[in-house]
Amino acid sequence: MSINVPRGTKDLLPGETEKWQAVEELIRDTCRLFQYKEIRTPIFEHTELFTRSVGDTTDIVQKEMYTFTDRGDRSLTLRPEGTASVVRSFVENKLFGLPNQPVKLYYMGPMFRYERQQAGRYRQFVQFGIEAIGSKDPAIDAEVMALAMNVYKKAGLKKVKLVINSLGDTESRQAHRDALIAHFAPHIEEFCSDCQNRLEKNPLRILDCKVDRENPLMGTAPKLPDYLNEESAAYFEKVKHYLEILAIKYEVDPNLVRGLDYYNHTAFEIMSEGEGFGAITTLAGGGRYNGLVEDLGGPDAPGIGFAMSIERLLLALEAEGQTFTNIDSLDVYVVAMGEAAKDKAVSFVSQLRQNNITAEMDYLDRKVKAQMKSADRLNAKFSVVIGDNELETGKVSLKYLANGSQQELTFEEIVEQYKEIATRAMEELA
RNA sequence: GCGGUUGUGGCGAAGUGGUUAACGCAUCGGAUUGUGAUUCCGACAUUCGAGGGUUCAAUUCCCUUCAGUCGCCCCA
Repeated sequence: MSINVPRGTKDLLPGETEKWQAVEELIRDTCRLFQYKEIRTPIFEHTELFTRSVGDTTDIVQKEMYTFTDRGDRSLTLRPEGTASVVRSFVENKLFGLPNQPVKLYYMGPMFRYERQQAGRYRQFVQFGIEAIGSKDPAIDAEVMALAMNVYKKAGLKKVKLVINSLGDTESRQAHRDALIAHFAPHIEEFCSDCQNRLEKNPLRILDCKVDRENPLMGTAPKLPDYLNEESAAYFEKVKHYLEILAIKYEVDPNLVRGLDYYNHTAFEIMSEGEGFGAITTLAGGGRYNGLVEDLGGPDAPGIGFAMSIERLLLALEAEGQTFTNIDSLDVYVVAMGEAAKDKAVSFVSQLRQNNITAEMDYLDRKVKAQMKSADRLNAKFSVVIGDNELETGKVSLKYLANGSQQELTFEEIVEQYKEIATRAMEELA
């Protein structure tokens, strides 16, 4: 019996990891441009952190957390998302005291949720996210969205759209919530069981239901925008204003609701419109969370952020037919014949590498023919065959595999002149 | 938690109630001995996810189970 990866997890193998590295590099570059600094927090936290911040009525907390008790009887949880940890760290390390405010942070790493796997959803997945804490300037809301859109654009994604909404402040949300309950309660029997459960817990979610989409009460339901108080409405207008200045296209969806309790005011999602992408289209989600820092024991620092899934970014790229082309190239493959030649090959390969020339050799004692085949398969630019003759004369023929041309050189000449030789060979081919 | 679908060698994939389970790729060996991508020849699954049942006989039929995959819910 062999052991497999746990459900919902996967190995990333060579061929795939190159893509990840390319995306990660692109993300770090973008964060540098926007002046967000990396923060690394633990993979697990006290369970209470998530129940308090994400909200204990949310699906994440109710049925998706990897929670365990450690040997010291502490309840710990593998992080299901990144914001809670960042805010915890912000408070614990008193980052609100830093001279530069707001504090702009980014993170990238695995998150864990116990869910059934499907396309674009895993139990361990990697999120990149940013948090800007310490400002309630609507311009920074726009900046946060701009950064996300920038990443997708640089990655080469064309079919993405930004959808925004305002959830309003606490007062607005409460007013809307009360109105929703009053609206649905008299006829709640007509709705699906999920919606019936949602009525008291989170009536906002009823609007998102796919089963009861056709129910006439949906169309006449109280709209969140109508319940925004003056201040919230003005804030939302400002956010849209700055998005326009940044020339970022967006759609307003008054039914957009996010699944975490800590959001207020700005909420947004970025979705893929690519064909054949599967059922899940959300690439990233985020929003404002004024009050969360305070809830976790810090000062009244407003914050906004988003998280995006690297897996989904890669999936979306694939759906759009975008590919990363960074083939690992091999400069020289060293073929050895016999024991003495092998000694030389080992040292020559090492010498090449020390001079920044990628080199490889055979470790299976294969015949010359098979070694040459390896060289070809590894996409080597050159091959070199070392045998008794070469050891005697100190000269080897360096073969350019693209056209088979060879030239006699000493080992030292190859190391010293490699760059020139390679460029000349390429020019001759062209 | 619920539902659809799939499970044959390293990978992809055909197939049938009954003597040796196609084929393609990859791998290995050979085609005058020290030079690759082509071509030719040869090798490569006591075995068809696992367990049980029906049958004279099962990889093919039935049951259970496990796993992958997709969808619902929800989300990244």
